[in-house]
Amino acid sequence: MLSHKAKYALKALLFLAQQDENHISRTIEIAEAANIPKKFLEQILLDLKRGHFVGSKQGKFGGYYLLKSKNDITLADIHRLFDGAIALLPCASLNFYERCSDCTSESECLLRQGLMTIRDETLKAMQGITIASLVKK
Amino acid sequence: MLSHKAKYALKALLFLAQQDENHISRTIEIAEAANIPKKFLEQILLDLKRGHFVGSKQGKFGGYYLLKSKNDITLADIHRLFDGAIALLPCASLNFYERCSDCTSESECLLRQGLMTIRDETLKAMQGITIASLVKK
DNA sequence: TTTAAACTCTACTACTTTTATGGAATTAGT
DNA sequence: ACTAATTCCATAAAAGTAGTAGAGTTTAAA
Repeated sequence: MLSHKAKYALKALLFLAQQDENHISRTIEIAEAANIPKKFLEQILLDLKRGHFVGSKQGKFGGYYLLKSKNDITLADIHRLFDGAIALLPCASLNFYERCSDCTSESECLLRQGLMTIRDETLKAMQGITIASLVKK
Repeated sequence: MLSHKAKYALKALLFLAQQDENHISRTIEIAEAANIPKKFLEQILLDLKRGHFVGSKQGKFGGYYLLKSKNDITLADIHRLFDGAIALLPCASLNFYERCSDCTSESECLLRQGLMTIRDETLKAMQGITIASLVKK
């Protein structure tokens, strides 16, 4: 399941993607339109900024705007930024690989191989869903 | 990501699946073989019992055994039992449907449709992985 | 240079989930 | 009946998540 942060991030990105080119949206606008607690959204937008998905303009008349193209932001990206690994266990993850502490022999693990298969399929599906593809509907 | 409970449950089921027919395994045996904290495993086995995946015999010389066939226990089943919905949001879930509290109109939600696609693909992949298929490797 | 409007950062609280523990109930054998 | 071995159950401790609060920084305009 997605965390609230990831869900809110997606909703915020969808909102930004629907604005005119070069338009800057204030946090409060996004929060109200997408029904997200404003102070919580502030943190999320900062995370998105640090992830280089959105840009910001500070000060009066400041706000946020999409930095990457709608087509280049995928569900997989947002999942990784807020919820981490897409694989079901860290030992089966590409970007967040970590050895299981309870694992005695990774090569003999009966689980790992199956979970890598799942990861590949899930990842492919998630990379197919972009902000642009979601807006189009 | 899977919770530790789900991971341990899978490891315990794999252990049970590798025992002789009619063999009863004590918690401590499973815990040591699969490197799982024993007291934690007790809870997990109870959950598996309540889910009718394993059966138990109480008292001295008691223990656990597989109740369902190896072929009828899928990754999807275990995920649902311990970690709940397979969908990324409750509003896109088949078995754990719940309306998002921040949702103003589910039918107009741009996210939901995409997440249902992901759910279908993930579910299909997870249902293809059974305890039997994992043991075979 | 002052003010207002906005983003940025840090810390805190409440809540939920995860993990761990202690003890009660059950069973088999003597 | 007693004892030892084992499952079963309720609750406590720890960790993570969701959301809040407030002060600090930046910018534009008057």
